[in-house]
Amino acid sequence: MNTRNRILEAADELFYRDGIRSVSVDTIAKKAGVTKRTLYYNFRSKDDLIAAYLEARSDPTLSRYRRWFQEFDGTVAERIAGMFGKLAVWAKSPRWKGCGFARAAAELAGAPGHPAIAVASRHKKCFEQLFVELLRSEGVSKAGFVAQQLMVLLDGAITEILIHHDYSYAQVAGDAAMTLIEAHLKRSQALPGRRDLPRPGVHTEH
Amino acid sequence: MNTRNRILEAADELFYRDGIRSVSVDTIAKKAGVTKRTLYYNFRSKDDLIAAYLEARSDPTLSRYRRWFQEFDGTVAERIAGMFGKLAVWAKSPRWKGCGFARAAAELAGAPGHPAIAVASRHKKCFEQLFVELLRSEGVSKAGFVAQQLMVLLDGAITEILIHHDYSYAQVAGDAAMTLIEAHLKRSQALPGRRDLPRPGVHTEH
DNA sequence: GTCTATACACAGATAGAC
DNA sequence: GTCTATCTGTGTATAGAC
Repeated sequence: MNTRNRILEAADELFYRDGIRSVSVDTIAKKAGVTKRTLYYNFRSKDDLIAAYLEARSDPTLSRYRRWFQEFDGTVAERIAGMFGKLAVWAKSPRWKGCGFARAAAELAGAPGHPAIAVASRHKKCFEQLFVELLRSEGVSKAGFVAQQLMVLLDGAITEILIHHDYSYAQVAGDAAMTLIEAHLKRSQALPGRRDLPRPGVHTEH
Repeated sequence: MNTRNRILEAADELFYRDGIRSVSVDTIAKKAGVTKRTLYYNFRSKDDLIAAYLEARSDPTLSRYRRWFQEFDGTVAERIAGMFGKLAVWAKSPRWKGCGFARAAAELAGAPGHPAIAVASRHKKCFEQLFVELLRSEGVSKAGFVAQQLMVLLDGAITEILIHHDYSYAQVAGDAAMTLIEAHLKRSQALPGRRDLPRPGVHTEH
């Protein structure tokens, strides 16, 4: 494995475990088995390394959740609820420390223009798009709207688990996901002609 | 105002704005108009000050949400949806930087025994208990369960808004809250007294 | 590209006077 | 209780050799 990836691997382990501001570049360089000068040859700055750390984390995270979804049979509601059940198990690992993207955004809230925040935002939007596709494949109306709700449930559950170390929040969130998806299935069946109407008031501001 | 409170006020402003690890005790002391030595006379350590900062933040936060709830009429579902609508407005302030408790827990995920995490957990449990009481007062079944779901929605919405700067997540979370509460309403109690009011707060001016 | 060595600022925390 | 002055470790980042 090349030097840059060794550094990234060390950064991933330490940034995720201890938080991005708690970890020094010295520590990362030491763990990667290189000197600080080599680290700064491969990355312009620590901020640059932080953004690269999140960037490298995005695809594996999405793949994991996609795999969890595929491990279940049934309706899309049941399979997404299953995803939340998998999260509950996953979170019990002693290495689990919440969502690296949300935690980075929380730490960097005082640095609005930080490149890592843009990476985190992009990752979450990709995740939301995954939900959109899953929902559309079963004809859920207003898939974009419901996908936003699922993202809220997912990140909310992760936050509560991180604060309380109470894994039941994943289950109640999964239950909520199921209720919400089924509610929109009923609505689309009850009002078949209105499924494509835009919703005023929930329009995004990007 | 006494010295301790002046320090706490400065800490609140800086910790919330920039994050607890980004702010030095020097900066806080300077803002409070005292020397570092005085700060260390009033607080044993920076960790101690962080815990005190969150402790002082808890009651005002709960009061604010309680006040938002009371500003609305209608069913408990509608009033809680109204709370989420208020959050959307509140979050648009340039000083808003998400939930101080969740952000502190995110920053301190690498320091499991930190006293501030216990404070954050206690605060969130108080908040959840507030939801329990509101739900029970209108005969929602499984109030504890639904209150957990509402906490997930609240902290999830805050997380998404912080990451994307997209305030619509408060609205979709409020909508989800309403759907979930109504799904758990005891129909024997809910149907006779149920009014068909418009939903305040979820269609605010955007 | 990777090394040794170091610049320079700032972190948390303390000593001791008054 | 609040001050001035300071200790000690560590932070990000860079210079220049090979």
